[in-house]
Amino acid sequence: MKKPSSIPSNRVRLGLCCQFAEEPIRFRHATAASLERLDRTSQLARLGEICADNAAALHASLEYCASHGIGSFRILSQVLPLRTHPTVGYLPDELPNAAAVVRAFKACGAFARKHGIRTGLHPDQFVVLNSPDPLVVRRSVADLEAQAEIAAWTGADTLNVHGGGGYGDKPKALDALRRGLDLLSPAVRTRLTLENDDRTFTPRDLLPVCKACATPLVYDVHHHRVLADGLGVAEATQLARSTWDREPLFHLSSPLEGWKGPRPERHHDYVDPDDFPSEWASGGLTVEVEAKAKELAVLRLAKALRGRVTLS
DNA sequence: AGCGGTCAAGTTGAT
DNA sequence: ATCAACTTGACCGCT
Repeated sequence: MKKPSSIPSNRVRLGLCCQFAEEPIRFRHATAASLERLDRTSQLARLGEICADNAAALHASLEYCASHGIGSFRILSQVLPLRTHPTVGYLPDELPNAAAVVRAFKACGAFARKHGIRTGLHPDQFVVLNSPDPLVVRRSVADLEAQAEIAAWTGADTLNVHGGGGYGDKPKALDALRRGLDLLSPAVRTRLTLENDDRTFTPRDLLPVCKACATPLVYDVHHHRVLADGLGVAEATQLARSTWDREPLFHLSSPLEGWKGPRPERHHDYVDPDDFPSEWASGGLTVEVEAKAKELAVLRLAKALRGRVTLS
């Protein structure tokens, strides 16, 4: 397997998140309510079609990245829709076209490997490993295990989650997070990363957990600028880098209405090149671009950084 | 064919 | 107390 770290170490690999603004590549979904009106056989037939279409859309996404110099793609966490839903959830093997679906996802992995495109997943906000509710933790673990299966097919090397809730006592909540990490299988554990958020857990909060549990920190500089912790960007960058045994993955976005606006945590359509930390210019990084204009934002940022930063 | 309400799930903080 | 925000529009029933 071609490791992400095999690109020259001074390069920045920009990443696209999940979907496209203009390029006509679309991922499909289904609602549980509409599926529940069907018998099980029909449910699985419909889900199987959507999964196959999504595998094709993922391949198209990777082709787009390869042909536009985008070095990384975040796979939609719902690429197998409703996979762990309590009533309409399913195992891939239950799909009537299971073999074709798995084959198609593995082909995505082969394509990504061949073209040196790094992939990852970002399970959604409902994955909370430190919840005081054991049922929430159990569902979170199940979700991560399902995501790890997709990661294994596609070669994705990150399953990135936030620290979870603070519950009014952050040290206690961080202890709960450590215990949550212990519940995960090796398939999840080897890919799991923790990301600082803009509400509760800063890099300074998470770094001790990352160190103690050998879990990389996905440093989101936008969140850090919204929720500061006394660490500078240079310092946080250095500390986050030290948690990685492979090419680090960081997140970048710009505020919708400026840093002085009422809600600086909201994402702009594009990234202001001035928000790209100078400390990142030396490269050896994957930088996922979280911007509503999607591929247009990645391409615009790449253009703006040309000359200042070596891009993959 | 087009419109608009709704969509599995958790947590936080602004209104 | 409600609701938007978070990686984000897409689905689906109705007319």
